[in-house]
Amino acid sequence: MQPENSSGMSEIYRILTHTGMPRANGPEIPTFFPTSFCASDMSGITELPQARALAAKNHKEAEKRRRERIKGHLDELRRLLPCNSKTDKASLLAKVVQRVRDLKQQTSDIAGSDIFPSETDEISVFSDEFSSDGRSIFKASVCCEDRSDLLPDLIETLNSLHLRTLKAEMAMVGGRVRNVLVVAGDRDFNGDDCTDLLRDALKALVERSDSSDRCKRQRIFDRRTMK
Amino acid sequence: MQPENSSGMSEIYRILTHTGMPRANGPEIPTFFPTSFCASDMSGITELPQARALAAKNHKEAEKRRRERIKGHLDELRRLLPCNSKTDKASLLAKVVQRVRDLKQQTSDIAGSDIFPSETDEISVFSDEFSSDGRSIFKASVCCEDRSDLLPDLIETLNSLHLRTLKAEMAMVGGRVRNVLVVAGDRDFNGDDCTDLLRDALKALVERSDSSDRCKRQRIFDRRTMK
DNA sequence: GTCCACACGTGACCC
DNA sequence: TGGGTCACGTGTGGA
Repeated sequence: MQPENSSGMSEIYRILTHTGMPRANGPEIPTFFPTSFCASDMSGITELPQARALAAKNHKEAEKRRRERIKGHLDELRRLLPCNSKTDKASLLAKVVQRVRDLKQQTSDIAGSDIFPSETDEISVFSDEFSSDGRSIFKASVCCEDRSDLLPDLIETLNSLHLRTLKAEMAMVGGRVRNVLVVAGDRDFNGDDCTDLLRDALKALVERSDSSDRCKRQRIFDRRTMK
Repeated sequence: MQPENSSGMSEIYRILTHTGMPRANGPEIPTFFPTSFCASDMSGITELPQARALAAKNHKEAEKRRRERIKGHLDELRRLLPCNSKTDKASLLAKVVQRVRDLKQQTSDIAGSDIFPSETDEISVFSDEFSSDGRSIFKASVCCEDRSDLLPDLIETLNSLHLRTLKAEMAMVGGRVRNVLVVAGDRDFNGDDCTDLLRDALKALVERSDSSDRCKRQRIFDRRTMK
């Protein structure tokens, strides 16, 4: 059976070992090709054609199978992640690393089920990218002091980024609030870019939580309303 | 700078192109090495040593960098997943595939939880009564058509019953909304009575979802605000 | 025509 | 040993 391949420097090796004739367009051979090379000792290698060639053949085929196994997994990852078939191997693996990181973070978030606000301000955004219809899905968590116009501000922020809210979860404790959002971006969004945009917007939102609202917060949240 | 490598069939190429001497333990050369090869036409390749060798050098180094990039990501994955450093590349990638699959399933489970609104209106209220400080805790779920003043109405309803919101979860899909609330009543509340009160109040709230708001809903929820 | 990414065959090394 | 993985340098084809 003729192997499909004919690439690589191995070609010259095939020529040297199997054929008596160099290729028409064979690899370039320098003019200072050493005569000592041609004349060098060849003893002990004359028996190679049989066993040695068979071993090489097995080796070659095993290596090919190995490559195919690896490639199969990579293709599967390519299919699992939202990326076209033309992303190169390194970038694909980078995405995979990021994805595993995100999901690891996500599960630990869920395990801690820390919907309830922490003492410190926190913002986290990551993309799920697992929407069945190709839209980008993001999960965002914002924890900060509460204030009367936080929710309207948040809504406006999402609107300005053309993000639709699929799910919102919020918890208030002692004047602090945590919002956990699941939002969907446009079909053609770049997930990574949008993640950064959203993170920055939310950061700005939290930093806007200023003086003017302090006194109202107590009244509003400890007694009557969460508006 | 001396490249660290000396493996591969390329070695023979380096010998042929750069040195006048074959390696001591060079690759085996068959005794039937064709004389026609040594004597074959070398014209047109005598100019290779300069430019060609440089190109080959660049190529070699670029390829090395590429390999290192890929290897870096793989090492990172090896660190991220629970597996020792000695698992082979293919197995590692298999683990990664499985991991991503699992986490994907997990997230879709979460997304598929019944927080999302159903087609029919639903109200359910029950008391948890498990508060550590003796307060009554209620869990309430309201599913109905969305409208612009649903949330303010809901807040007012809770206030009128002297209920504090501890946690609120909401999801919107196609003009319908589900709110899941965890609320705390006063210390001396009768849990059962309050459950009924709350249920009735929420029922009234949903039934108030009337004509006057139909057109606004689309505008409000698909675009601007959920207030 | 230079860069980039890939598949290939091979030597080294490990059970 | 024989079967396995790995890193290497190279040919090749696409931007």
